[in-house]
Amino acid sequence: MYYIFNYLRFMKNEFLRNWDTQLKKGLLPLFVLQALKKKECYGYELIQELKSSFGMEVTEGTIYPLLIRLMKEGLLVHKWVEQSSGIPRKYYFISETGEINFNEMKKNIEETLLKVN
Amino acid sequence: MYYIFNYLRFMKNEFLRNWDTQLKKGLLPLFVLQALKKKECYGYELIQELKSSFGMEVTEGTIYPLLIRLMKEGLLVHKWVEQSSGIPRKYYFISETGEINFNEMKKNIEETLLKVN
DNA sequence: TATAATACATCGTTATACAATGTATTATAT
DNA sequence: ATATAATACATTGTATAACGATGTATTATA
Repeated sequence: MYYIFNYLRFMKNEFLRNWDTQLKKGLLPLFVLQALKKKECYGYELIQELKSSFGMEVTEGTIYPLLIRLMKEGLLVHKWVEQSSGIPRKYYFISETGEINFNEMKKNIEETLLKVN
Repeated sequence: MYYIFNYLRFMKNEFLRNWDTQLKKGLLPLFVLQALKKKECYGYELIQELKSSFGMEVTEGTIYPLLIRLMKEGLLVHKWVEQSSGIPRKYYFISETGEINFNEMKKNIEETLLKVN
């Protein structure tokens, strides 16, 4: 019975789940840039960072294509870093173009959100 | 020369234009509900309302499918209103389900946006 | 010795904004 | 008078991007 309550508590209806996904399309690039501005990350690490810092749950099928896209657009740069053991890590950094775009995005979203009430 | 400056001033790069579109996918249902909460509208009117109240430019190919979707989900109801002249207008109203979902969405986005800085 | 966690990546599906197009009526400008 | 714009509805095809599923490889844990 406890489980059912717990399930219902966190369950969203079809509409809200879908809305969350669509909203993410807009907010995700912003949060990725913000996270990388604070601290360079590799992809797998970024997934955890987005969860802990922004409560945003993202899968690998989302994050890797996004990082590749942001690279292509020139907002990020990367550097492979060999590990003493295990798979090498691909670290991402925000570029100057990335910073400029981030500021523009932030300004944009702040203006927009003033209109919600 | 003046025109060029003016053009550049308002021009966004490919990435930002695209981002705006994606962000809209998330914010649009929220703004539509908010607009209809304030005042019932017909589709064509809503397009103008979104522009003037939220600075959000939306085409008919966006708004009509969206309204149909929100109807299907039970967030809106509609009523045809004959005009003394011209095409009848399809007025949309927010339902109780719509109000509940709107509040949930608002709460969600406010929490999320606190994390941008 | 199997399973989970770490770390990279790709592919097919799905949702949704948008341009283009269509129909019909009324107002306005030439 | 007549073309054009504005009003008002709607649909269709295309593009973008999140997500689930799947794949490879390494290391840690049960």
